[in-house]
Amino acid sequence: MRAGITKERLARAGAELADEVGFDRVTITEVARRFDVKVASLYSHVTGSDDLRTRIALLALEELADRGDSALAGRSGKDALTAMADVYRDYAREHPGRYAAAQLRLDTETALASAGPRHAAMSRAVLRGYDLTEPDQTHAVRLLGSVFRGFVDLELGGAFSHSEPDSETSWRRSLDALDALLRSWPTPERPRP
Amino acid sequence: MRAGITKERLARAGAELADEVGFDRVTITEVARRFDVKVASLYSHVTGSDDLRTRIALLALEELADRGDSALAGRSGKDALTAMADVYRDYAREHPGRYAAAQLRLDTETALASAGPRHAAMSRAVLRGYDLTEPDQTHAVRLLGSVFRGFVDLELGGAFSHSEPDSETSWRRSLDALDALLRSWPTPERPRP
DNA sequence: CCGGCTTGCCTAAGCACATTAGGTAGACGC
DNA sequence: GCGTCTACCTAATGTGCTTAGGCAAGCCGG
Repeated sequence: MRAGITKERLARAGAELADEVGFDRVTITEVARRFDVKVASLYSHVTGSDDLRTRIALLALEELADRGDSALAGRSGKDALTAMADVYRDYAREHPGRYAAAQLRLDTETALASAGPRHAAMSRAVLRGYDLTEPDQTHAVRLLGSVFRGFVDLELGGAFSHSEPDSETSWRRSLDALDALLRSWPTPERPRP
Repeated sequence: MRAGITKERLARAGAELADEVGFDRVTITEVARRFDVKVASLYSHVTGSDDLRTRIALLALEELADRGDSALAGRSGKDALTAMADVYRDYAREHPGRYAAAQLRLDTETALASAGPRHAAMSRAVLRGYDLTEPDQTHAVRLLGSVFRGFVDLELGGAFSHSEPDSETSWRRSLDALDALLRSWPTPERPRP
């Protein structure tokens, strides 16, 4: 009676566990328990707990990129901006463990083979709705990424939950502000009128 | 021959360890080794490894707030904005482990007794140089915090290190952009001309 | 249908860290 | 100098990670 374990099923189970108890508390032992299998058996499928965590991260990055692709389809400008922003925020709220996993630091090779580059491409797609050329586009990609990442982290960490106004409003207003900023992106030498 | 251990010395040693090996690899066992003391002995000073991690986080939050206070003294407007932003970024680069510790999720009571509120006050001090009233000021505080936090995390995570232009330039340009944004903060109903 | 081979899952064992219970001796108050 | 407190100890337990080596389930060729 073999359990039919695969790397993919391990990653999925790990992702579910992460959402339940937090990514940093994902243990290979608990995953084994959920498959009703001894811990050592998992070592035929993953090389160790680092490998498992990496696979969860890759899974999360893919899921996020897939959601992003759907959300961006047929949208542009501010519509696209908020759609992509909400993809990250909603995913983090639905799947905090996977979202945390998506932030795992990957080595260069793994990162390049991951869905990471798809995320960068998504940002650039959003920015096509604005009038930016290189290198400003890259700066804007990074700023956008920073806001999304930072806001979601802080909100999830409860940083905004102990004071008015509610974080939902701050999120909408921040996106308004970003949209305005991108429409009149300042150049250092000759600021726009 | 007593080692003269105190909670404060433990937190400092833990912080140094965090900077060397990463906050998530801080172990109470290694701290004990560094004091040349048995692990169990530390339990007279901290209640457990969670307690130790929390104390490291509190230490980092204080150090950051202290740096912020100095940096902000006598500055206003964009000068204050960049000074505060650089405090976070420089601290994270000098002390990655402590910076990671500063992001540890604290329970409400601990958070309120920490230097956390000083950070919020610092943001508001920076914003005094701009023409914002509540609730926009709070939205701006959150947006600023999101950018700082997000950019620093991404940069430290290597997200910007595999492509041109260098992240230093993006940082400066992002601060320029934030400054411009704060000077003409958009209101949702009646956007400024 | 059966013997062999692959391999998925097993037992066993070793190591690191966290934590608790209970002992001993150093430092300080009197 | 005597007693007390407490800083530090030894011992033991539990959890998780990892490797080495065994067994048998299930596919494959005959």
